[in-house]
Amino acid sequence: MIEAVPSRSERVRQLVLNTTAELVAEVGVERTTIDEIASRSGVAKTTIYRHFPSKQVLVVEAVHACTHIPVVTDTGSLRDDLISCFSGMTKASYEGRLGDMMLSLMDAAQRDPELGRLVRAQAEQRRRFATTVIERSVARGDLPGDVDVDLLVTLLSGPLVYTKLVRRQRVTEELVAAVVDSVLACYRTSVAPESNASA
Amino acid sequence: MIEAVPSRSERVRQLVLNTTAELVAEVGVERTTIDEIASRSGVAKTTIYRHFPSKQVLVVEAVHACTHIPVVTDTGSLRDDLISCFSGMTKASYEGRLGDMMLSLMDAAQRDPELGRLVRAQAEQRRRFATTVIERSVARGDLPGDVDVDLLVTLLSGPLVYTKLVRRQRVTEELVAAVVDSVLACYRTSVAPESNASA
DNA sequence: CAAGAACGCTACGGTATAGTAGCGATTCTT
DNA sequence: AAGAATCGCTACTATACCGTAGCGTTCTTG
Repeated sequence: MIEAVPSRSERVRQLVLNTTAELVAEVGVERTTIDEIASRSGVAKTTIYRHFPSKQVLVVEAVHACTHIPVVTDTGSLRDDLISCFSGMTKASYEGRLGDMMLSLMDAAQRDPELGRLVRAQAEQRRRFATTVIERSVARGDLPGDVDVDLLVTLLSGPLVYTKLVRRQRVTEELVAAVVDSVLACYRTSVAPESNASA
Repeated sequence: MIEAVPSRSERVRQLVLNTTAELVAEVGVERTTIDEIASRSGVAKTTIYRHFPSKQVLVVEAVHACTHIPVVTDTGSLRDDLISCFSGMTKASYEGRLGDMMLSLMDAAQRDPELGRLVRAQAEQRRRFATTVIERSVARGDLPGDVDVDLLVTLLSGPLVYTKLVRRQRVTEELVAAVVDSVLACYRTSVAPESNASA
């Protein structure tokens, strides 16, 4: 990091990307206009087009810049790792701008191939974090080897995404814990009902 | 049903509503235009405006016309009733046009109060069906009285909605059964691990 | 078959948006 | 400080869409 001070061009570029993300979060992809980005950011419309060839590219890059990569913990406890994993996702994905973008983004992704790739990649990436935690647990023997990992991830992710996107309620730490505990309950009892871990 | 033959006016009206729903399912609410509805349905744009005062009203009525009310069975088995309930919802809501509309609809509902009311009402209605089935089961004593019905409905609905909307995969009968069985497993064992019902 | 209702068509007005051209002003680099 | 890159501004083209007006045509109904 020798260059701590970004160039003017870079500052303008980031300002445009940030304003675009802000607008997409507020009014959605379709209703976001270059003119509004220009007037809100203070960057002239012509300058915006000097940085980005089209609105589509701009939106894709702005969304891409919003992506945060959560950290996968390894505490040795499946429950704690899952809660940590999904809480991290919640904070990163559902409480920031990305959460407000989600619906509009997934909708637009149906028609825009580039956005489609981006959204699918992010969704699969999120699944992979949970998958990693679960498979590690299987390797440790905390879960049976024949467990349907894909179904398990769906059982965990589904209620949280549903709460956020469909019910439009906050995904609290309590909800994450409740979902993880509920889902794990049935798998735990099916393999080791007597080893009730901690608590 | 004395009047089996609808009037010309009614035929045109239904044709317009149907074409509108078709278009909304294909390209979303925002990209659906009156001109396209006109050219695709063969109904003149001016005639469309003779039936509906604005695009907004037209879309709301078209979506409303797509709503189907599933039947709530009462077989005495919580598992079977839940599977029947969610399979019915799946067929009605997620396989027809409504499924393709959902994302765009929920997105548009954030900005359109009328659509917002409609979407929220439908979502809550769907939850109520599952709630009814579960509360009946609680009354029978198949589930503990202190069960968190709201959480339970979320645990059941979430994975199905998530599979459809986010993963964009078909919600099969097998998935519905797997989700119901998985979720019920933990609640069953927490109250009566020895009474493994049928099967 | 006549009268009225409903429809189709063409042509608008008004607005919003994507994207571009040209030029002067500003800022960075050397 | 001079040159070069970048930016802001105004103006513009082209398109797409909502919603309406007017008029001739078709369908329904008595």
